[in-house]
Amino acid sequence: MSKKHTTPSLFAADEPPEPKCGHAIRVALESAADTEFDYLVPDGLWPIEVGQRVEVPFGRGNKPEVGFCVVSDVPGDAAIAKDGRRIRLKRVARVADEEPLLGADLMELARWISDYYVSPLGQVLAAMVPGAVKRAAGVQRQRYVHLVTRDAETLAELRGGKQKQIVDLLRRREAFTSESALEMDEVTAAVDCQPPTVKRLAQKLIVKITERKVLNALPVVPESMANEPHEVVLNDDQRRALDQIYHQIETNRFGVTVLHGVTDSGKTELYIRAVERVLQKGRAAIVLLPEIALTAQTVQRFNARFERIAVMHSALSAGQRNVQWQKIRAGETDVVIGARSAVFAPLPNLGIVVVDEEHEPSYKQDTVPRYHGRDVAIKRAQLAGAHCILGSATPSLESLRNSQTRPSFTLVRLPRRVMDLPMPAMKLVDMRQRGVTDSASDLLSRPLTDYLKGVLARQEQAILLLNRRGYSNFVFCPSCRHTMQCRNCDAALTFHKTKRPTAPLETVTGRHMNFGYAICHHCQAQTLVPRQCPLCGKAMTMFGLGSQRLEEELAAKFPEARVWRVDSDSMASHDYYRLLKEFGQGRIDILAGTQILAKGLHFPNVTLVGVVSADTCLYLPDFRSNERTFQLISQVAGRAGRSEKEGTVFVQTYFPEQPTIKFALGQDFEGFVREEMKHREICTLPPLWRLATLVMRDPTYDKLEIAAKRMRQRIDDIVERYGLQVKVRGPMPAVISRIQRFHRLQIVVQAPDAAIMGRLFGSLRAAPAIRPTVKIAIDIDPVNLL
DNA sequence: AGCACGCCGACT
DNA sequence: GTCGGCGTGCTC
Repeated sequence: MSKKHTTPSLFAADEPPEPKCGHAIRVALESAADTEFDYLVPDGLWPIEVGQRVEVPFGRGNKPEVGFCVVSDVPGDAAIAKDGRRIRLKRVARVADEEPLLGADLMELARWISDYYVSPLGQVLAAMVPGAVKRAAGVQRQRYVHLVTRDAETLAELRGGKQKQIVDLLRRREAFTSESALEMDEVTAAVDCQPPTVKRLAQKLIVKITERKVLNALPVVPESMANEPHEVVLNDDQRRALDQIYHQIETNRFGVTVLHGVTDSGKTELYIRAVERVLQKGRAAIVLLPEIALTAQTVQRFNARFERIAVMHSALSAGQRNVQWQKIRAGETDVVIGARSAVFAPLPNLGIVVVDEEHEPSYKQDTVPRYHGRDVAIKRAQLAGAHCILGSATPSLESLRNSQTRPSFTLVRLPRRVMDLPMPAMKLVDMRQRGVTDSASDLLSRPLTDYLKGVLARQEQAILLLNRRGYSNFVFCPSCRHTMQCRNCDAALTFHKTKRPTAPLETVTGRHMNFGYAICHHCQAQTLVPRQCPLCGKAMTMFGLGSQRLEEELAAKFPEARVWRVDSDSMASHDYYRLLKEFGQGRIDILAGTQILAKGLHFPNVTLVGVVSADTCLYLPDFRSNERTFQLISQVAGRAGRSEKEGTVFVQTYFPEQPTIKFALGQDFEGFVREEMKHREICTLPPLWRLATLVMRDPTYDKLEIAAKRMRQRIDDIVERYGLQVKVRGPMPAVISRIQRFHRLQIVVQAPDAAIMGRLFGSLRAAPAIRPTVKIAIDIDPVNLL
């Protein structure tokens, strides 16, 4: 393009005239290049504001790319290349949005995320706006018709046909301007004709057809749950906590309240009152929930209390999401409730951000930009001068530490349940004891089974939690201990009992099991399971069979009971919703499943919670495994005894001596934190130090190893040059050392604070690319080391 | 991140 | 000779 436009050509007359460009803008492209590019703006397109998207020609082929304007009106008409050459700027092809999608506040937040999480600005901006909004999902062109001539002579020529009827209709309905125009569909239906008939009238200049863009989607009306809004009287603890929060809100300045409230201590009511107070001051609120809690009761309660509310979660259709977002930006809502990405809701005048279940690892995004929703929430509140509430029954060690060391953080406790109900009784079952189960393959111990019998007899309900990872369904040979591995990934295959495969099968030889398939959870490859061990020829068995086996055991032991199984974290939310409703109405006796059941559900008739295997998290090679285990047991225990009926929790474990299990059984959060903090301090781990990982991957191991060693060398150089206080480990094989034929090596970096970590990665980012080129994923503040 | 360009080895 | 695989560097 550049040559063609600068050199006079014989065919110049055929080319469009060069538009005048009095201004230039800086653009961050959505497609990952970690550099911003400048473009000239044809005067006809000027002005272009920061936050608007544009389409620009990019690269040698001038491929059209979409990007955000990040600086409006940069001086000059050329960029300077690395070697000092002047590069003539290309022109913006088109403006993609009439209005900026992001305001100055969110642009500033995007810059912070891009720096802090070492992610290209364009990708950050792209992630801040829902795809549905960018695609204009649900936007339809609606045609409208109105009368433009009332000249009697022209109209008389029409006589009595359809055209006359249309004109009569428009006259009767006084559709004389584009504002009072009738919808095309309405006109054609009333007169029983087709749009071309109306078009003929338009050609005669009797009517005019106008187009308007309308956004159509089903309204987001959640099904009503059983609990009606009722007047809630606060107890003393709640009142004290609320006073503290009100006081913070009154300052109109940034501050964070870490709200540590045991399950059922009434945190949600405090969120609601804090939000009400903020609305009274004319400011707006964002409430973040972990995705899975969004379909449940908390959303209902907010819905019942607030009029101008928008809900953003994964179950919405694209059109619905667009509608919600447009409503937010137009200022038609002042409360947004949603999952992680709702932290980017374009609310003007934000006054509070609430993060419920603040400790949840699902707040961390696992694709670029790898941001933590809770931490971005804090940052957004800070930029907006807003208050932030981080609520949890088991606050993260990060938040506890912040509340001890940062002046802007305050810790507030709700130590008791709202109705002053007793905490459930915790019972430990040592699974190592002989005869603790009827047969060796049983998952349920005798004490748990016996108690469950009583629960069912009293027509109460039970929740059984199975930790998927531990009771995974490995296919293995009991004699030589060979487990079936994925041929593409370094991971054990798990067995799934289905008649038909859901993906193309990997080829196998020999006789195989005909009632299920082995599936790799990393690459989804499915394989037939051989009857005989390929190494020693003995019969293979399926270890565990997870929730399916639990279901079978329940069916055998309690044939009368109505059992429901929930075994996917990604269960379609309408199914999950229906399930909760059925359970709430008492049409299910036992709910059995994975972590999904540990989340904030409130069912008064649940008197038993069984943790089938408490310690399986502990085997995971992650420094947070203790914290996860404690959280899981506490959260699930909170599901029991939420009424005058007393609750009991059975925790089955093979490690009754393990400190975390003991603290969890004793419901001693402070004790657990004290012990765990000691360990974190000794190992210079979060929250005392900061952590970051670099995972490098490539199909060729040798190449990967060279690149990883060079990366390590470069990090060491930077550390030495700036005298940074940093610890570096690796390259070492990542916990999953091979995924989909990619070998993975990991470098772990520890630094005493975020500023030092920032300097290291800032320098790394500015340095030239590592050769040979391999894929590199940087994760700042990772939630796990897998 | 994607894509063109060019260097080098393996064939007709 | 030429085809094409992969490594390198550029994109305003």
